[in-house]
Amino acid sequence: MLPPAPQEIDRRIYEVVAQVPRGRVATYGEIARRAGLPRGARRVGRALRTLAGHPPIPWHRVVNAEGRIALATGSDGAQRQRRLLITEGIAFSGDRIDLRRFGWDRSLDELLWCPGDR
DNA sequence: GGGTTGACCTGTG
DNA sequence: ACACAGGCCAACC
Repeated sequence: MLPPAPQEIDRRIYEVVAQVPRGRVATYGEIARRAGLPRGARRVGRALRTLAGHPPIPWHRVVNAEGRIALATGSDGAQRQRRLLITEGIAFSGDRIDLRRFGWDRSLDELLWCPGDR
């Protein structure tokens, strides 16, 4: 197989981002994995930056692996993102989102930790 | 052509 | 909690 053209890669990234459900967030790495780019987290960031928030793509549902907004603290973009997420019912503890509660793919902690469940 | 820079991640100490 | 290293790779000096 020929490697997909950069354009095609971006398209797949947008497709995956569009699938993140309302009220949930996904990490850059997660988006990359689902788009077929195992270590392409950085690529996802570029794709979203290029997007500049315009198309009907829920870019705000993508945060970094710590559950923090990746944009510079206090920047317009960061504030806009935070507001959008809160509007969707996502809660911040300080500047972080608890990915065990709001993460799209919560399998890891869920499977390994299993608090009082069963 | 090379060096640096990111809306990043994972592992190690 | 912090620092550092290695990986990643298109875009930009």
